[in-house]
This record gives sequence, structure tokens and C-alpha cells, in this order.
Amino acid sequence: MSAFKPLDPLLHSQLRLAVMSILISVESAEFTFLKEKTESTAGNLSVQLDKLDKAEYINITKSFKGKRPLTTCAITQKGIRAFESYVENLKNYIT
Amino acid sequence: MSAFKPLDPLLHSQLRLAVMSILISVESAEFTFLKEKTESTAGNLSVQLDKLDKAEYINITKSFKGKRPLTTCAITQKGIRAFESYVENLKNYIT
DNA sequence: TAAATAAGTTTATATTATAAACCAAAATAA
DNA sequence: TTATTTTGGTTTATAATATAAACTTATTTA
Repeated sequence: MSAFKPLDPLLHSQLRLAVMSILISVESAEFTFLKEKTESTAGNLSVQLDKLDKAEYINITKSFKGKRPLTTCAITQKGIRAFESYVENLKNYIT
Repeated sequence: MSAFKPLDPLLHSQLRLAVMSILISVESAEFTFLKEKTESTAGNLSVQLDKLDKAEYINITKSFKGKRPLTTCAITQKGIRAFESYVENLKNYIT
């Protein structure tokens, strides 16, 4: 009946949504890859990834690629559910 | 090619999006109607309607219904275009 | 006539999104 | 070798935003 269900504020953010949109279709993605694809600044991306991580929507793994730091992100089951639910809710607003 | 086009910040807001979602499918709507449908507080709604009005996404008409004030809102052509474009851009994020 | 309700607006606050500034290590240039 | 630039980020500062609380004015209702 097309009520306006609340939109998860964690996902209702351009950059975080873009990140989740990428992560939902790959096994994992590197920080630099996400930065390129989303055309965001490193600072902004870092902050938003932290928020997704704290919400347990993604897992962040820090390691090294050769000698350089490597931050890798992957979506969690909780993240997948949240994303799918967000998309469902959003449909009521845009159709 | 599914790039992440920027999402109009004026529309990327739960309440304003809900309002536009209603207005796009009716000729006009009263303040109290929008308030009920969106389950928002009057204060919040008032502020958000002002923003949509200033952006010329909607027109606000103030009159009287009997003796009580009546605020009526209607979407503009500019609003329709903005909404449709927002929805198109958003699809890249959620599909 | 006092109290409650209606229909909003204004103002205050807490949260956010964002980029600027910063940092450490590695690679490159001089 | 030493200086400079680049990489891969994090931390911090700021400006904008969403939201509700407080307020206003007029109208009913008790």
C-alpha cells in the first residue's frame, strides 16, 4: 500500500550507497578501487567505510600488497540484508 | 555503463523525496495531507516544503479553507524533471 | 471565558557529509 | 646519498542538514 517506510540513514547517503552497490556484486574490493569507482576523496571514503564497518555492513581487512598498505572491503550478510531492504523500501518512494 | 551520477541533494532526503513522490501523482496536496501521509512533524514538513519551493520544484499556495489557513502544494515542471532525473540516476546505485 | 485544537512557522540542536590537512612509508629524481 | 614526490591512507575542522521543540495566531469546544 506504498507507505513510506523509513530509509536506513546509513545507506541513504550517496557515497555509502555507491560503495555498497559495488560491494554487493563483488567478493571484495580494494580501497583504491572504491575510490576510483566512486570518484570520492580518500578522506571522505575512509570515514564512510568506517561507518559501514562499525555497522557491520562490511568487513575491512588491512594488509600489504608488496610493501604498500592494502585496505580490502567486503560486504557482510547483514550488509546484504540491509541493502536489499533499503532498496525495497526505496521503491515505494520512486514508483 | 552504470557510473554513479550525483544525486540531487534536494531530492536525496527522505521527507522531501516522500513529498515529491506524492506530488508527482496528484494535481495538488494540502499541507495536512502531506503531513499525514509522510508521518512527519509540522515543523520538519514546513522547512522541507520551503526548500522545495525555493528550488522551484513545487509551488506553495496559501489561502483559507473556511476560516482556517490552507497551504496547498503542487509540483512544477522543473520538479517533475528533477524527480525523474533523480530516479534515473538512483537506479545505477540500486540495480 | 478558559482550555484545547488546528495549522503552521521559527529557532535550536545534534548529526552528517565532505574536504582539507596531515602522516608514514616507499619510490623516484637529483 | 639526500631530497622530492607519490601512494595509501587517517584525523580533524567546517559547513550544511535533518529534525523536533518551542512558539504563534486563530478557532473551536467545554
